[in-house]
Amino acid sequence: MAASRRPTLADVAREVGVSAKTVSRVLNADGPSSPETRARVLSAVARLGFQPNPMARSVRVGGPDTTVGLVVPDPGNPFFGTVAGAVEEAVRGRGLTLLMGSSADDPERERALVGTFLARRVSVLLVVPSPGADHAYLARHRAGGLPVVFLDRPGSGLAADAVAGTHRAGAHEGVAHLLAHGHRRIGFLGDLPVRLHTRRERLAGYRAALTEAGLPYDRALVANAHTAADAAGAARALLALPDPPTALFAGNNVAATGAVTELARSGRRRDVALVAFDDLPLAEALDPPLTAVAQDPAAIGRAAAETALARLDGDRSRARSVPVSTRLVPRGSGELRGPG
Amino acid sequence: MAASRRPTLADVAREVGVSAKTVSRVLNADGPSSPETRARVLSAVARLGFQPNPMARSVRVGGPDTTVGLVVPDPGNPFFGTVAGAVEEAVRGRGLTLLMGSSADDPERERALVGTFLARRVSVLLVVPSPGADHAYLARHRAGGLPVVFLDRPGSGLAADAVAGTHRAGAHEGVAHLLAHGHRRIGFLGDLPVRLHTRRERLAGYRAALTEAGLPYDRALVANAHTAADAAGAARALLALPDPPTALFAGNNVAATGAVTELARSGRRRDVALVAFDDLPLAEALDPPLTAVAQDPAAIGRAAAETALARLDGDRSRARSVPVSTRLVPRGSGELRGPG
DNA sequence: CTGAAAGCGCTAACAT
DNA sequence: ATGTTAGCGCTTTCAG
Repeated sequence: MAASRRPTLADVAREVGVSAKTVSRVLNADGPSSPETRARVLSAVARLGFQPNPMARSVRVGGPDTTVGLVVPDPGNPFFGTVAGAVEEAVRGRGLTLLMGSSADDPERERALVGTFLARRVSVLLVVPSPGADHAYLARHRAGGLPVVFLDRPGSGLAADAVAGTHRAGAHEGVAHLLAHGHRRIGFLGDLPVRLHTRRERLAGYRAALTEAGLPYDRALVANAHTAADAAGAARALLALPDPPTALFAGNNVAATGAVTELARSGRRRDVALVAFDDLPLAEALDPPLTAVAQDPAAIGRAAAETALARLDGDRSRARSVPVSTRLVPRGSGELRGPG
Repeated sequence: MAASRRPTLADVAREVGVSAKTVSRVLNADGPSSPETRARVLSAVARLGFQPNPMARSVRVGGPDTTVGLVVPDPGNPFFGTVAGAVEEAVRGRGLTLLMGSSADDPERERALVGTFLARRVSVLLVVPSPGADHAYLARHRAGGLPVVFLDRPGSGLAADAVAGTHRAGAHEGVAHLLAHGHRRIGFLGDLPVRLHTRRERLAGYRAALTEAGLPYDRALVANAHTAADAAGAARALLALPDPPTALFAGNNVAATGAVTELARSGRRRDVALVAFDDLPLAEALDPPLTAVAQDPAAIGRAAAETALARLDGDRSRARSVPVSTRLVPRGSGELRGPG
């Protein structure tokens, strides 16, 4: 049985005995059509199982395709996976399909993905910018009407909308929580590479909190890692310092996982306080329960999609930055005090 | 500044002073071309930043587009997020772009997404089947050469490739672990809806292990939930039974999160053993460390992509089922014994 | 080795 | 209210 060709507009037209254009008109509610032809067309469409080919349409119209391009560093990270899910959820109602690529935080991979998305004439482009990536090349596309929204981090070299968590304020609040509980030496466990925007901002929040408390910034208390295993090692190194920190601030969910694991491994020590940026599903179940500065990745994805769709609908206002608040969730791990 | 139109084949041709077809030939290594024209074309392509429009190509060729359709229940679940990342990683080398949609385990949403993907003429279709979905309608597409691969669960009504973890064997091994440590009343915490294939298979593994140990199957020991919060409640209910279980088997990462949370809440009781299907990043950091039947979502995504690509390359062998082994990771929580 | 013409499925522009 | 023609960007087909 040869697989019969997918029906086309012409097939439907032939079936009904009208022109292709008439079918097109009915399907796109473009121009008038008599109720009767309308009904016959729709019935034929249903009968044949006709589905318009969106790519042929896109080629002809010249306008954007019904797709949304999204670049994230790693879909396996629940933060970005949730962002992606929320974006898809938010655009599906508009009949848009999600194109997703992962950059692994590599600017060249990001660039290649964006290039692919542009070639595909995506309706909107959502990008979690890789460290070091320059986005000036997107200016013409943006000027040409392509909504570009940066997620989680601002883009570089391009005035475009950006939706991101309040990294600095959140870190500040988390570290202030530790300070309020008497800690004076607080380690910072950041992501890598060090120039990663989220790391820098969260580190800045950390430093600001220290400064406000009249404490010096000690570089020795800052360590970085990109995997949970490495973060555990980094936490271990910090705690092995001659004058070790009495508390740790983990700069993201991966660092938090590493830190929690390291503390658990070292005899489940409870003499080191911990606050994490990003909440973890098991935060409450940990011992001690993990205090976290929770982001809202679904809200970030939604806001980014909505911002982009508003642009698509003609919003020509200035590029804006949409902050998505964090929320400190005190559970105990931030209130520990060592014997010091 | 009006955004200049994206260059087309014709633009490149004009620039070089050859025909569009010649440019096409060079770019697709189709037919011969003199080294000289070749060089001039490539230089013009680079100069103009020409990128072929894959949709125009797809329309003309009639064949599949350079996209891969993937339907998952929830990209925010790290299991599926990791699967998606691995799929994208595996197909990017072939110049394929990932289209991803989330079904929320709703067969109608799944169907709509697949319909969209088919209309877009994806090169391959990867689907995590929703409970209750029927896939017979895909037969013609598969017969027409579209590789269809089911992920995590088998499809229904269609003989297609399937790549999935060894749910039954894994659950069997996990429950056997509990039995080996003397447990005779083991609760099962499953996903919802109850007809969910993964739940059924894992429950079957649980039952088989009980049977082998000469133990009866007690329905009262089975509870189900689809969110961590509900799973915590379900665990609570099981442990509140008149003759409560001394151990729990959590049927997936969400149930595991709920179970762990509930045990932590109940005074961090250590008298209930726990084994989880699916590993958790914090498993080692929990107290007690969580024993898990680890799946390998990245391997599942890779294998699915590779199977599909092999089909695309002409593999016409029978539909096969590719099992991806689980691995029991004993960490302690499965070896606990209560006072009983 | 290269080009001209036709056509993929669809719709804009102009008929009627 | 409907049909015709032309053409989107690309590739197939057939000539050179």
